[in-house]
Amino acid sequence: MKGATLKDVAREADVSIASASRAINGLDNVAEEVRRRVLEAASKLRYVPHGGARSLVMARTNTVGVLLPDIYGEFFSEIIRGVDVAARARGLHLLVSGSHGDINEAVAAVRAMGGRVDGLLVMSPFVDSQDLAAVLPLNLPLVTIASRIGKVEQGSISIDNFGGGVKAVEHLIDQGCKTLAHISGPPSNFEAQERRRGFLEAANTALPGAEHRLFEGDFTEESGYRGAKAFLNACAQTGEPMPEGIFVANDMMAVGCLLALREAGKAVPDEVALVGFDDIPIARFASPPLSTLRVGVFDLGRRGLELLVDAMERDSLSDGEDRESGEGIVVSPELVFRDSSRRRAPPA
Amino acid sequence: MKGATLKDVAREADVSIASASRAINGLDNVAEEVRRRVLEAASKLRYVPHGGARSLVMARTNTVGVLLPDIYGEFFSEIIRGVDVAARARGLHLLVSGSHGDINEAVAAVRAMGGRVDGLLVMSPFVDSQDLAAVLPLNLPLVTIASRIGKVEQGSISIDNFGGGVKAVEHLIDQGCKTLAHISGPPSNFEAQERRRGFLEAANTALPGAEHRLFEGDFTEESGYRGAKAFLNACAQTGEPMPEGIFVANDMMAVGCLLALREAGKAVPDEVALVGFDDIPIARFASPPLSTLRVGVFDLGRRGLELLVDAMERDSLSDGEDRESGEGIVVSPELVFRDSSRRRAPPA
DNA sequence: TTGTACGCGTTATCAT
DNA sequence: ATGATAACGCGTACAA
Repeated sequence: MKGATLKDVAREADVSIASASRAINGLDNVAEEVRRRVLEAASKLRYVPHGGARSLVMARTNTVGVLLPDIYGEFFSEIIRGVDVAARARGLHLLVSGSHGDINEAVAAVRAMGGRVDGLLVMSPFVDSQDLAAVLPLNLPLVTIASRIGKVEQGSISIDNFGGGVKAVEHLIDQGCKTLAHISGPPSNFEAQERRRGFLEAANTALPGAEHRLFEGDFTEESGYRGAKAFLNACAQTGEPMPEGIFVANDMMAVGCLLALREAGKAVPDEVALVGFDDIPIARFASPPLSTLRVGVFDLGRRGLELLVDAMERDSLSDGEDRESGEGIVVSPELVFRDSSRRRAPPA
Repeated sequence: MKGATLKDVAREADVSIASASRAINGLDNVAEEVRRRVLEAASKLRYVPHGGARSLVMARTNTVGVLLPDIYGEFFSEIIRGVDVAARARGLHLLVSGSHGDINEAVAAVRAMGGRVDGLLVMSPFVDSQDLAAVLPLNLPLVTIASRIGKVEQGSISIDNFGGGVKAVEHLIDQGCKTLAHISGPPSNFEAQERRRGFLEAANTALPGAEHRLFEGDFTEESGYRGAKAFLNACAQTGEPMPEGIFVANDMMAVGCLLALREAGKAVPDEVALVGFDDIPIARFASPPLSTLRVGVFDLGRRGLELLVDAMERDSLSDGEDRESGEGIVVSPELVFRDSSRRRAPPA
């Protein structure tokens, strides 16, 4: 019932374990006749090498660990795709795990990966993820994606969230919006905080002295819906008009926002213009199609893995020396101009 | 530079390797003082146990391998979510890999998982995936999702694709469609073939003697777009009217179809009614929202993993006996009635 | 309670 | 070309 081992194969082929190993690994110092017998025995016994044992003696796993908040959904799925494509090109396998936003789970996942991976690709966009750094095995090459986990990483790739927030505001102003609002992500997420900071700075610059309504969401469609409702209700009570432009911190929330606005009979973009963030696939199918800040999520994953591979090679070369902490790439989101913010009467 | 080992920890704490091991694994036969020193040394050295070595001696990895055609996209992503949720509830980790529709890659992935996982969850929806069975290590518990890979599996969960095709047709007929067409998935995918078979049987039954137009797509949005174009062009040439109802073999293609129809100025659903398959998240955001056959993709993953866990427990209990091949669950798709097929004048 | 020693499956070194 | 044999890092029976 236990799997066949190399020893079983060797016995079946009537050779030594050493020869069996050589034959199976395709070394050239083995007689053709022996190789034939070994391969035959191996397939007869359905032999599959034990990866654990192999990586033990070779000190190499050909596997990289990927730790994300979640391993599904449009956003993370796209990151994984980027990582997958790049990993495949290099013959690397993937051990992915989700932390579900819980530091303890993240720690558990990292420990479970110990000895099973040659490098770690981590995304932990939480303000308090410094704690993660404390438990990370410092001997493993580590690259972070959109995270702040201290100075332990050998490379990082992150998003200019602040700049994205600024761009969103500038675009809404361009489209003639005179009043602005923002639906933000959770306070525990530092990416969300950066977008909010960008919004506030740009909004205060463009519209000095004005008040900007804020709503705190949590990146879910439902919270976007609630956010729009909140603005709607506030306006109904105070009699103030709706904000002409809303910057929503991610596309999922923007979709919820769209739903609430439609229910309330508000015209988008003419009464209220909307800009999201991320450019997930759903954005172009929304009605109206959603203007958003494209992050190039696929590239985030792809380049993250490439950075990691660099770090891994550096690591195996410079044996024992202090490693320099690698480069930190920052990608700027790019505005995708669709109908949700295309106003009829932009200023001359 | 190499990671700290248990030996290092033991030396640092000035105890034997055995005591260090016991302390770290939380056994009770260890003095408090010793435990304290060991734990301190471990965290000082950033010790992380070597998973490979551990699984070698314990003959257990607490990890299950998941092999999917791809590990991203709305459909597979949702399967992974189901698997992830169920695995987490049982303290299992996931080693996921994508075969990219290539048998050789699937084989490579399975071999790479050898000795690293306690069980295998495989989805290989290709007509020729019997070949996969030949290389699968027969000692590992194996559960298949929507696959036909022979009789090696200890359990399987699959979709009643034929029945789904029938339901789609019946629904379109219900809505008063007098002519039908089908955009199918790739011929190499047996799920696609089953849906096509269901379509043909039901269509021939409901509309005896009628011709049904067919287009062969490949499950991508783009091929759905091409399919609609093909029907449009054919009608323009022959002067025949468009089919009143189209059953599209998956939602991604249906979305492409919708795009082409809109470009051509065809009204959906009144001129052409559409039914998709899968109910991916995007379906409800399409305009008009897409009628589709919901498969419960999340449950596919969740129940798949539960089946696998059962097989694994069975496996570790009945040591050496011939295992009975486990149950095969078949789930029936359920019609989700949205606007893309809601016609104004259904028959009395 | 603690330490010694063996074995897990594999590769690599060294004789032969 | 081939075969013993020593690692690799860890858990655990056994002895103390």
